[in-house]
Amino acid sequence: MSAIAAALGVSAATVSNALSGKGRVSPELVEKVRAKAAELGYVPSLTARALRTGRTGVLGLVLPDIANPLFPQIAQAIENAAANAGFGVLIADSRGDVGQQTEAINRLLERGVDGMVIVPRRGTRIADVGCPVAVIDTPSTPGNTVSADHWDGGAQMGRHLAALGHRKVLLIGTGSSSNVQNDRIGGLKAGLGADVECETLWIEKVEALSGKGCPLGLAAKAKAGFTAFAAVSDLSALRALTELQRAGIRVPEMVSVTGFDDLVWSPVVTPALTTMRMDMAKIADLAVAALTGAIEAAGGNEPGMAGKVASGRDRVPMQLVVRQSSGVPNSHAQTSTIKPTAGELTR
Amino acid sequence: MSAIAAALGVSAATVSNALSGKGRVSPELVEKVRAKAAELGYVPSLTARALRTGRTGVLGLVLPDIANPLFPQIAQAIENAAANAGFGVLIADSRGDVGQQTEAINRLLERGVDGMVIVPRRGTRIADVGCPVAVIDTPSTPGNTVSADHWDGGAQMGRHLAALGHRKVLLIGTGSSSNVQNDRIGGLKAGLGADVECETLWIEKVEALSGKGCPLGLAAKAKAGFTAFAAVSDLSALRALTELQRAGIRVPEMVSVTGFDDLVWSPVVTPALTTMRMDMAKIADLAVAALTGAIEAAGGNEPGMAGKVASGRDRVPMQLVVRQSSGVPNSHAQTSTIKPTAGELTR
DNA sequence: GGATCCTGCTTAAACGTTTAAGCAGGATAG
DNA sequence: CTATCCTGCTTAAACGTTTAAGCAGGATCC
Repeated sequence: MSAIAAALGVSAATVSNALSGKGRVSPELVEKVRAKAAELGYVPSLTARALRTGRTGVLGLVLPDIANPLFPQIAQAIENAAANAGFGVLIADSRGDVGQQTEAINRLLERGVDGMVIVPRRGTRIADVGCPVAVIDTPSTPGNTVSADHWDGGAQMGRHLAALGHRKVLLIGTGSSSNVQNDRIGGLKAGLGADVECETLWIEKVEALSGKGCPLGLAAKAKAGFTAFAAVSDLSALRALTELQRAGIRVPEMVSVTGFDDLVWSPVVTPALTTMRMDMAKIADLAVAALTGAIEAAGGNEPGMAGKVASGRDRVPMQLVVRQSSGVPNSHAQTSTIKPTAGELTR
Repeated sequence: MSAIAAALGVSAATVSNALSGKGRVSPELVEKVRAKAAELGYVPSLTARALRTGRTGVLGLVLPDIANPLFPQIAQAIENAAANAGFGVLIADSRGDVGQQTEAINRLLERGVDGMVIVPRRGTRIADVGCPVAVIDTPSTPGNTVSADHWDGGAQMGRHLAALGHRKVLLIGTGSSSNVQNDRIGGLKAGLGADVECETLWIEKVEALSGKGCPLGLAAKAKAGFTAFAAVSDLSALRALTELQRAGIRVPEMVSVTGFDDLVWSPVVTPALTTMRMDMAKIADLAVAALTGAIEAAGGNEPGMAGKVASGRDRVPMQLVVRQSSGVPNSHAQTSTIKPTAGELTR
């Protein structure tokens, strides 16, 4: 910057003002400064700026478990939203316990992030950290800032299955400690309505008995009259699908299988998975917008007024993606080939 | 920091020296400074330090496509390795074309990262950027710094299938432009040996004809005598597995299906997928070690000697994970239930 | 025609570290 | 007893910005 100033015979402060458009600088000089800056390939030092202003222009992203298959979607959406808002994204993995989570948060704090978006570990609550925080969990969680409307997503899926004629459906979740999963299950039950018989299977419970990756006994459930298996995540849905297929039960002719999240492989398995998609881009935009708002309001260095972030619209609707794995129950007569998808039916 | 200095009646410089152990400070004073620092809850400003030293303590992570299901493993491993080395990790998604990739790199550069690890887009080469770079691709790629030994992984898998008695195997890849996939395929062919008949199926090619997510015609292949389907990624393997199962072909009794990468869901599908695992932790450690080495050597601000990083051990072995989806071909007689995994056979 | 205001710039301080250079006093050496 | 060295500290500058305050000169006003 001083090089530009010297080359133009003005002071560094003027260059700064010219580039930022803040002080009083004549239009012609602004133009000259711009030109010189471009000519010299000037790149402002964000470090110096951060030191002076107390803002690093970096957002932290805290994830419960980076290995989570949903993570790519989240990270991508947040990174994109942050980049658009002029922020960088520092990641922190709170793999393991809650202690790791607070430690990860502290690491980010030391690095001077301006704010952070946190996807909390199942069932944990975020204490008041020293900077603006956006929490992505589920609307029913107290500290939540923004998230998909998991309950309504469940309800949509429930209505879809009920409309197809299912009257006995098995709800499949990983563990009952997750707010997100509980909301989805609640929504499913509501959407299915009172006429439909429901049972919930928690994978963690059966694995506690029979070991990790054990069969879930779904074939027996199908024999017992269940015609739909509504998993609360695509991962579980995939598990159910392959287990059923393996047992010779045809999907969707005999039973339906549905998931949640629309993970990468969901469209390419056979039959392609009917699932519920979150609008991650919108969620990320809202989260980042809430953060930038709070950062703006908080002003530079003041450690006061740091708390959580409130947001108007905290729930964004989920979208039902109907593919091949859901259909009318016990339509045995069908040909053995599945109708081609003909694009994707989405509604 | 000046608060500590004032409280102890010494100068700020001395405090700095005491804490960093650099200058000449009496042991007792060091102790007192430490105590006071802890008492006051002193947290050094990494920003100021960065400004002074020219080192931000941040590494950039550039990924070809964050939505890639392998990404979580990579990100987690790098984040962990970086955290251990005292670095933060700034992510950048080079979603889309090569232009986005260089743009992402530039964003990181502006933020002053000390170095970056790049997982390049398929078939792109990384130009000389202005900081140390570690490239994770495949050993056969020129600029590669460290990566899994994909070729040898393929060879191991090939030997596994050959040993089981397969004599006609279909190799399944996504597209031929990926160095990684080509290496894996090459290794597979070598491992299978000259006695085994091979054919390679590129998914992108058949999708170009029949549309995204179309069936791959694997049942026909099975009829034609192929007894093993060796996919070059778990995603493709899953696609093959479900397509075959759907067509009533039993895995592994009739045909075997194998994958690569050991993605999260690979152990929980039925039958659990035999696959090839990378030692991401080690790869990340080596990559980060190479970077820190280069950063060390480059010294603070000098923009000279910035180029790529060389590493001694640039290939880390892959590990065969034998699960249920591979077996002796055409063992029709079997009971219809699969033997339980009995832990995981790994070798 | 003098007081006042506006314009366009400059000066200088500040952000929180690191680090080279300096300096006083005591120990050591010749 | 003087010259030299070592020890333990201090002083001061520097990193590259931002921004409050100041200041000269011209325009505006009454």
